[in-house]
Amino acid sequence: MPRDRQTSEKAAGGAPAPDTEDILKGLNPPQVEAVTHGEGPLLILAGAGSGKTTVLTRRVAYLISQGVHPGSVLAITFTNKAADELKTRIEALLGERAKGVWAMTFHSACVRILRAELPHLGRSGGFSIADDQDQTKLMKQVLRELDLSEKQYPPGGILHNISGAKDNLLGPEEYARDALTFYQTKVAQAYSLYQKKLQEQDSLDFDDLIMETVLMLQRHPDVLVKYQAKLSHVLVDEYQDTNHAQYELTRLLASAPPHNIAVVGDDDQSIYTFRGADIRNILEFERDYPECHVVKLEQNYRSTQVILDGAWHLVSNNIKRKDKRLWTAREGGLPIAIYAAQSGEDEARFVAGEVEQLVLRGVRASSIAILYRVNAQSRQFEDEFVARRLPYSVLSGRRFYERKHIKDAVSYMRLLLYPKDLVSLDRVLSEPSRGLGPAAFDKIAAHVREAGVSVADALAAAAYIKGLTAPQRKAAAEFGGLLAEVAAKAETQPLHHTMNEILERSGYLRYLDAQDPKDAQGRLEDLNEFMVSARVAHENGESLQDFLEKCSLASEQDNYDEKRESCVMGTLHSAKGLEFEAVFLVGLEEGLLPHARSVGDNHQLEEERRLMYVGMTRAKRLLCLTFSWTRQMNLGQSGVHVSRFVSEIPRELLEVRTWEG
DNA sequence: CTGGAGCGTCTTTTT
DNA sequence: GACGCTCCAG
Repeated sequence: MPRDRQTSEKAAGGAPAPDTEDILKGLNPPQVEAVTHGEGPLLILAGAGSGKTTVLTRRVAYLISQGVHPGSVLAITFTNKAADELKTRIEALLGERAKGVWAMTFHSACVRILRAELPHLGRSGGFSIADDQDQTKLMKQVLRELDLSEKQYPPGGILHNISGAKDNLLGPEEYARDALTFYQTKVAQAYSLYQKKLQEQDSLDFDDLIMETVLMLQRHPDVLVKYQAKLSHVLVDEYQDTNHAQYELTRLLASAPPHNIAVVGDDDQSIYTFRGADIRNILEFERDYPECHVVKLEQNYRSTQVILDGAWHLVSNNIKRKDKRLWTAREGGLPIAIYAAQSGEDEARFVAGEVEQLVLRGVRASSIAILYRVNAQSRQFEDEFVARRLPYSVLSGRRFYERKHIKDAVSYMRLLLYPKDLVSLDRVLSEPSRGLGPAAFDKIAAHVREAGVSVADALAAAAYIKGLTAPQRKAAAEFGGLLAEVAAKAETQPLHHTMNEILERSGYLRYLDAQDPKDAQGRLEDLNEFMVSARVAHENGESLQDFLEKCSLASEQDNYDEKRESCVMGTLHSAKGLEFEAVFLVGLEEGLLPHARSVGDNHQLEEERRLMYVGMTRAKRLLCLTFSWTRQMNLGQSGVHVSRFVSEIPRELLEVRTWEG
């Protein structure tokens, strides 16, 4: 979207009630049409860089200026960062009057609804959220109990199937009923036991958050009516990436006439079918709502014509797409650069050198991005950047929370809030070692499940748990006492004090400190950073629950801060919705992009192509493609081929670069 | 039964 | 190159 518009919004501050003219300032005719559309369903087909965030922002502002209550607007985005940006920009337009808009992700919205409504339905609203590591841990337990080998039934594969079932709103019974193959019947068994285990510890996984919300709305018409009335205007960003459950959720909320649902999407940017995203949702919106109004945004405000042409030629090779072509008023542009490297290291050297040059020429480092297919590719670029002392930041908020010591710290905190969180107990019971190993854990866990008591209570009553030795009983009681004591203080004490106290008194900090110094230093630094974020959360008035929720639902982009002057590295998926002056698309090789696991299946191959399309269209002015003739794979060097996608871009748009750049 | 040392094993993409 | 898992001593 045009820069001047963004800045004028940001500069507006807490403007008083703006009139329609302000809200429509600088918009082109189709954008105005989308923003001012009245009651009823609206489909906005918005190409890359066509200003869809601006349209979404202005539409929310427009609705509120027309008298819609801010608390009645639900604007669903894909990432927390996008939600924050939406909120900030709406506030810039409307000031105080924007307070109360529901701008959040599907998952956050569902957590909010579930926490508010489950208690009225006789269920717990204090559930914990299981992330993928927790899920894997649980699934391994399930497989052990069902006597299925992990070799034959990889936990990840089973979980993928279960996730797919939940995305389609199929519970364990429905899945079992539909199971045809032998494998599926095994998955069905695992699914059923897995759900039982989740329930036992009062936990929901990511997919449950959506599915449970939908089921609740389906089963309790009174709740549905309440939310239909409350959230009278629903807007969905990145609609092409919604799965069936998410589709059903928005459909339910908007099922009362006049169906005030506005969705924004682009079928060419659908890159999440592996997660159940169904491109048909956007292609069939018109069928679901025959009366819907359709607006197409085809003017691109981001990239040069050369970049758009290259991207269009590429994506045109997809058969399953709506025909359309972006255009821009900015003609021409520099050719798309392409560099053939000798090796992965050479590729990293070249890119780092180019980045240095660009920065010298005045391009802000934070507006330069290196995008790749798989996370593992970041390493060689990181190494090169470190060697050259170039600042960079990796788009992977999740990675931070996935580090073992951070997960441990989170688990300690979770034990203070979620009384039955056995997965967390499992993590921390022997970190540091206190004489309680896996066998002791099993006994304690069994007691929690059978007696229905909390973890802290079970530990405190360790004397009654069969099979524990005297020293173990003592250690368990001590640990239980500590948990209970800190949990009680946590209610009044600042978050970061609680964190420090539990990590200190449990011996975790000392335990980390005693590790190999070269590991310990980084880990303690991470923990320090984590405690700072707890302090910030406390200062923002967040509760322990808010904080832990944020940790669970944090996403890749959340730690991307444009103000930090560092070059951005991230996967193509994580670059969704972002834009940069210069983009380096690296590792364009057969096997990487398209990924080896996608070749052979036309649908997956088309998705890989869209992924490349998304990457290319992130670039405003400079786009550079690189690949290497050899690459260090698992073991040993291997020769590779240039990605087929490169040859789908017309030669005349490309400029070949050699070693010296 | 716990806890440390060493060995194979993977690495698509994510809320 | 990080991690989980197995094996073995205490």
